[in-house]
Amino acid sequence: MIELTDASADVIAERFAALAVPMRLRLLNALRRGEKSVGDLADETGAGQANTSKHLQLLLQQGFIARRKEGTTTWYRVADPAVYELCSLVCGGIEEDLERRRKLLRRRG
Amino acid sequence: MIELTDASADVIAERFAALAVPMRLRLLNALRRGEKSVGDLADETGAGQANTSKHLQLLLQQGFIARRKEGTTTWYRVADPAVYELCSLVCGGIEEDLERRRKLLRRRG
DNA sequence: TGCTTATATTGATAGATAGTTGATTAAGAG
DNA sequence: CTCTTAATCAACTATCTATCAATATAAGCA
Repeated sequence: MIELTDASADVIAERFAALAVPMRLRLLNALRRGEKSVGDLADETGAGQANTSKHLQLLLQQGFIARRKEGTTTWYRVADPAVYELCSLVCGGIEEDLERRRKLLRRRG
Repeated sequence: MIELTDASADVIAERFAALAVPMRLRLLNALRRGEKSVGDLADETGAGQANTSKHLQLLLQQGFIARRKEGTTTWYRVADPAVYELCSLVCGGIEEDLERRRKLLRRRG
């Protein structure tokens, strides 16, 4: 972590916040294997179209994804592969967390 | 990112959410160089005591930090160094984001 | 027993935002 | 021009949570 001023804490927090919503993680997961349209993504995630569009724009604004317009459809794709590294790191933490909990259970049981 | 079920998206999102609050990032930053008490951390971050305690407990619950009680004071420390890697990755993204914006400005200007 | 200090907890409030609904823009097809 | 389809925008609601104030717990000391 870089030296943390109040301003940079805000920026970093905002970036984490973009990944702190299950729906947006599902969108990123759906984009793993290539470009998809808003409609595709709405179908795949089971979310409403307006909602899907809004989430995509937030991820776009944060630079995690990019888009390309073709006629009336908009194609979204992953722009920053680091997002998957982030998720892997977090998942590693979750593994450790589960392990800790298992140990606690064993100790108590 | 692991294969994403609805349940795991929730867990991962929750973990990101723990890092999505500026105050908690400041706490983690303050803990970079060793153990500190709740009071120390409240002073250093300028937050109220109750608020500080609550944030610390959330970070504790997520496994990012650990604690040790000594008399009436509680000493907190970082338990999962991955948190700093996460921040670095996110900061990298921020660098790219800034670069993108600079390019846009040049293109427009 | 009180008294003090350090944390934790509880209750209340204000602000943010995910999701829904309905309107609007925009691009083809007939 | 009209109809359809795709996406975005705007307004609203409901939920969540960061923060604060007040209280409670708990340890150490007089």
